[in-house]
Amino acid sequence: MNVSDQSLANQLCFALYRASRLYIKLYQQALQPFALTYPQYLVLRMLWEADHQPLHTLGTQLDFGSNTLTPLLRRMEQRGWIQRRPVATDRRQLIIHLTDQGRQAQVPVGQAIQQLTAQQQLSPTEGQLALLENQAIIADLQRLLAHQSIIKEK
Amino acid sequence: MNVSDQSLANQLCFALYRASRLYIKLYQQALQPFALTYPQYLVLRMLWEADHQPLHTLGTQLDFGSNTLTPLLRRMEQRGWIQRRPVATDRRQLIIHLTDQGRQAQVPVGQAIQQLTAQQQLSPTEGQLALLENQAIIADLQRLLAHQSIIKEK
DNA sequence: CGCCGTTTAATTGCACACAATTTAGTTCAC
DNA sequence: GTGAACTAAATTGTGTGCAATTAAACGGCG
Repeated sequence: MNVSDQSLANQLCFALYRASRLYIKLYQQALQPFALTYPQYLVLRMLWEADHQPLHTLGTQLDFGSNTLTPLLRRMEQRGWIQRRPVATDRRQLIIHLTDQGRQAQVPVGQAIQQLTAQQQLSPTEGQLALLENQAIIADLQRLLAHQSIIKEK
Repeated sequence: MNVSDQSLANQLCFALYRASRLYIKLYQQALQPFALTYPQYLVLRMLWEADHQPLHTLGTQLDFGSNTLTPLLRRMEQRGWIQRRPVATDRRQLIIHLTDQGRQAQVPVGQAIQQLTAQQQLSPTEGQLALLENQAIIADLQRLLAHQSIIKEK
């Protein structure tokens, strides 16, 4: 980005921040009847895609550290969505399994989300474009942050 | 958005969530020497633009409620960035003023941000496009959420 | 004047996020 | 084999975000 464009970066960062919070607020409306939060829904989606994943893998996919996942997964276990089971061969690891309740929630939760997101007036074309743009931003930021942490090592 | 595109909404929401967190992480690197957080920086920016604003007005511009701003502003006052002063004519209100420290931070903080954001490889054109797309999403979500809260009133 | 609805700030309680540290377990070089 | 380097999860502490509630004060109306 050009040096003269601090203002653009500021606007972009703030727009992403607001858009993210608003989108999550919309999702929370759909998730509230299930007593799920948005990060918890993300974990469920990962597990619906592929069950029996280690905590670490979930963290990699969602960009969460163990300090975020540990209490989040504990709450999800308490509420019966998942089970946290240790591994015999490596006692450091923890494998996350869906419970029956967790598996069965897939359809109704999906429908609740559908019902709200279908009301968006944003065209699929524009949505696609925004997705691509934002993925480019993510890639750029990841590169930059990785680079920064190398500098920090010194 | 089309009914068949739940997956697009899911991807978009997640991309916004990740991009926002990454961008904020980048900003925090610049803000860390000043012991400022990103939301605190946003408040400072509003006040650099126009000083002596009521808490409520700041909340409107940043999309924060008083339950977020109250503790945030208290911390900022403790650290000497701002002052919270009651109004003689209306004791419910609270006007936020910059301190000298808060005013003088504008240039060095801006430079620190500049130094990091200048390293983005994202082209200004793409940044502009992403900004427009995301602003369209914000507008769409605000419309939808406002509509939902009307339904909720019933 | 006095009451009531409204507005606004503060409070409470819960759930993230994340930096930094600690604890426990594994692996690899020698 | 064993000790250092590494890895994974948990812990600690701070700072948001936000729903829901409470408290305070204004303002209009009878």
